[in-house]
Amino acid sequence: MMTSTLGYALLNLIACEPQTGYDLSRTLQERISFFWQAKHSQIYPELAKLESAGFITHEVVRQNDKPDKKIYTLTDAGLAALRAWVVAPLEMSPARDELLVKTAAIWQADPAQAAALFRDHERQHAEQLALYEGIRATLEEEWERSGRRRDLPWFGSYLTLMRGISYEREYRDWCRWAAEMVETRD
Amino acid sequence: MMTSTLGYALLNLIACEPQTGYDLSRTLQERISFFWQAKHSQIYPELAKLESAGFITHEVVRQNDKPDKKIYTLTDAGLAALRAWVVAPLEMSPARDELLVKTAAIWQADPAQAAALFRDHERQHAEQLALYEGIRATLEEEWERSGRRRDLPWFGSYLTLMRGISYEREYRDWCRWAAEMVETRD
DNA sequence: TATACATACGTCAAGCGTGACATATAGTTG
DNA sequence: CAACTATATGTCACGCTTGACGTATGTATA
Repeated sequence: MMTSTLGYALLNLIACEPQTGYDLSRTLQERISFFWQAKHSQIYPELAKLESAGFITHEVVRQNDKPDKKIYTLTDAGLAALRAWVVAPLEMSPARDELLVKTAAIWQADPAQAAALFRDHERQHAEQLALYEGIRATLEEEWERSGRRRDLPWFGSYLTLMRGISYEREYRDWCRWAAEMVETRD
Repeated sequence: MMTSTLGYALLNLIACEPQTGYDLSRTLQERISFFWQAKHSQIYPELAKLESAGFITHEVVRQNDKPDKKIYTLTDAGLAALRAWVVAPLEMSPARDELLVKTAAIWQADPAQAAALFRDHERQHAEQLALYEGIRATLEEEWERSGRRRDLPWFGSYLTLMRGISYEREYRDWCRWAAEMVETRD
């Protein structure tokens, strides 16, 4: 009966636009999916749960050139559940990051190898940042066109994207600093 | 046979100082434990795994005023495993954060309630930041006293702490901005 | 004396998440 | 014709993580 975070993530995506499990799985596997990810093997069972909870319904659509598909839509109960969850108070979720576990143990490493590790992640986060910056222009255009309304899906996407940009920039800068720290000789 | 991230985190803590499962569980539950957490129910079995893999050994110490305890120490194999893992290349670990899932759905929320949510998290992250800033002074003193050496545990702690500070500052600022975005009327 | 707390160690069930496996349709490429 | 790719939906085993439960010692508090 209890709906998971993934469940609510799916409800929101379906609220944005009715779609199939396949569509959802592509969205939640792309690097564009900023702060939650899932494989199709988790999504299909979750959709079944949401449906049996009465939060979504589906309609089978036959296609000529491709296999049949199930398009899911929110029910009134699903929309109500989403709206209640979205503003419910929440504790800070503690961050988990393997690179930072390695960093804690970096005093055991050869300096050159340690620097290479941080440089590699500096590059990875710079690439992710560039990707996000690319989306930003498109999203801001759409924002203007929709009259800057805050009750449309783009608004949530925009706030989330800006956090992604801010997060990646901060991470990249720290990696650069960390690389310098291990490289520098006194 | 495969050692998990938690396993390596434990190896590093034991490399810093031989200690008991109870000690480790307190470290990994405190908010000071920046980027990985674990309960004792996960730590005790993991220590058993590490021991059967030959990475650690323990010595039972009897205490008069408290129950007996097992003090774990790294073996040569454990140290070698830790050193190999620490510099092994690693993919960016995708971030997971429930607040950002809510943010994606924030277009469904009442603006005042949404603002309260962001203000609340702005406060939570500001508090965490203040906590980290407090530790910073102590750690930097110890750094000076140890001659700024990069082959001692404090170095890993220092790099990790600085990332914690940077992360919390960035998060706090974004929360403030998000609150302003939902509060502002055009 | 009873209760609570800190220390210290452990197990177990249930949920979450990943990777592998499985099936089927239809188009593209060698 | 065979192999591969994209679409589309699902299951299953395994490992990670949490919360609850369980045991025991010794001290402090009511």
